[in-house]
Amino acid sequence: MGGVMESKDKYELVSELARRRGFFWPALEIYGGVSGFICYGPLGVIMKEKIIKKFRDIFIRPLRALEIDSPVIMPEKVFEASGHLEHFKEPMVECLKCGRKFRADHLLEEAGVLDAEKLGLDEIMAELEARAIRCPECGGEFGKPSYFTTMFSTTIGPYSDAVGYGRPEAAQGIFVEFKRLYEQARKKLPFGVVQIGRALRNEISPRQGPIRLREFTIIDYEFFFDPEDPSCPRLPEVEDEVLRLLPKEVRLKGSEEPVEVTVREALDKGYIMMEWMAYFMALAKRFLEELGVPGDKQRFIEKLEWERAHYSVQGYDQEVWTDRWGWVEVSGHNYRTDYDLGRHMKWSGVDLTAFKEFKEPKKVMELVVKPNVEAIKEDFGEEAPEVLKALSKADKAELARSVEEEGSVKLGSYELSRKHMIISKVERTVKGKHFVPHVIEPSFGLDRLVYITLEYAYTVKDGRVVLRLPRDIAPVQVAVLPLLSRDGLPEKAREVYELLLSEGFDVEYDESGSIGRRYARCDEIGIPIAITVDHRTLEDGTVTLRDRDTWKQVRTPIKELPSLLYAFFKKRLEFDQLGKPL
RNA sequence: GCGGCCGUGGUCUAGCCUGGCCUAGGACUCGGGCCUCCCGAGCCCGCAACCCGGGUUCAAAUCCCGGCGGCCGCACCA
Repeated sequence: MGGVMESKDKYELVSELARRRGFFWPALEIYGGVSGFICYGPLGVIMKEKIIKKFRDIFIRPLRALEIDSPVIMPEKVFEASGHLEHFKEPMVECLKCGRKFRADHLLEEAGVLDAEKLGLDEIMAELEARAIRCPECGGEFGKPSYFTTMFSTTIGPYSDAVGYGRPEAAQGIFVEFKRLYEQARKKLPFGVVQIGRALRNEISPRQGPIRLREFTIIDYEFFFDPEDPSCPRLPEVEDEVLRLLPKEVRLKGSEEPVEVTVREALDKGYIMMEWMAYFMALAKRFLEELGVPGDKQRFIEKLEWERAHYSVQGYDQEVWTDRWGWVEVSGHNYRTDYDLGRHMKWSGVDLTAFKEFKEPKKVMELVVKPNVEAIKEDFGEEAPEVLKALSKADKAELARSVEEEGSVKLGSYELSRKHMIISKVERTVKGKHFVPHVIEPSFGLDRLVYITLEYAYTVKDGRVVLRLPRDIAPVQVAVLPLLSRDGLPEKAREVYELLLSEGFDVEYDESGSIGRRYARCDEIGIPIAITVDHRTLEDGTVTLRDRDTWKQVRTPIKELPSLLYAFFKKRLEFDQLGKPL
């Protein structure tokens, strides 16, 4: 983009339409608005629901994944464990003279400090002083550096000082509730858990309308599997799907040219580490196609080491081409390993492992060390209980080795010899083992999906806007229009309207203005089918159906509408099959 | 957060430079009515705006300052 803006870009056209027709608009306009917050209107809400339904159809139901809805606010400890507190912050310094704020690590890096990101506040302070760094704007001195956390913080309870944060992703809710979810999955791996809900990020400077929000809806999908059995049995469903990948090997060569490979090839060539990740990426591609984004307007770009989130060992972003911003991320696919469960286990002290039975119970030889209480009492007298305690805590293998090789062992200040214990080897059968499941996470930004669906649906035909939303995403499915507002046509049209309503369709009735104007309005909000009631309807009970995209019409008996329309919206029938052409 | 540009009904805009003639004009949309019509037709009526706050002035949409918001660039986007 350069020079003068010659005309409105699609973002402008789409947001204007969205505002005017009630898909979404900037929130809080009467108070001047606050950037990073939007309000969904009547059409937007329904569209969002339909996108979620589609997500469920593709990602959740076939895999029998579990869906939950957990709190948005969680206590500080959760985010200590998750690593967000540590990583979701930036060191800032404020100029004492002019009050401007700067990223402290960036100032240091400009001054030649390597890895300034890793420094603590004291070290940053020291470096700033050592290098006599002054305000780049006014030359003033800096105050003490402090952290700016990009999580929203609050206190839990009115007089409490218990710090809580708004979750920056819905994923943590899933990890935190893992124990029960594992129970509900009947302790069988692999299984997926999904959470669709609001997340909060206090972005420094959000712009780009629904693309970057401070409060947004995220779809987090945590798929748990056994790292020793990472194969995806559903892979055959997608292995021939072609993905446009920009793996790190290619990126590091400085290329922006994606390689086109099938899912199978991507795995064989090592572009994608895990089968489940490849599987979800393929579903993600199909999902976006269903929302109207052709495959060649999508790509997957691998995040480089330093671009990845702290919990990720491999990550691909699914990007979609937008008119205004070029490639925009719509989903992230990360291999989170056992990072989250492992950390929550450590911080909470609760066992979050899964258990698997071996095919054959294994026989293992186990060392058993029994104290010889008599001998210990005899030699240590009053201190015997302490000795027993130390003995029970000691590492058995080390104990046995020491006694075996040196004849004695030191436990703290006590020296014990062979006679103080009875060491034996016992054969035990072990049925299985505990392990921390690994996680593949596909994660979608729902607001971006809504926007992108609208952008790809936006077309102009004969100077009129036609919103070609996929028929199962369109918020209004059918419009019922009397040709004239007299001669009993409105009454008949209302009957048709009520019929379709009772059959569960999203219907709208409109008798205002000329028929052409009404068709145009329907096109603009993407209603796939407009039904017109005319004089002939009164004679033979037939109506005309008008196709949004071609403006072609067919005539059909009212009686058959419910079943025909049902099939049409299920994509089992095409428009031409809905009646006789006019 | 920084810099540049900008902020008039639901939308697009006239007016701002050069303060008063602004009771803020138009078009579209929207609501009501007429017309009765298969692709934004026509006619009548109506709803509806100077981003917020302060200042200058006899007088501010117009000039000045601050805030908020938008766009673009920088930074940020874990």
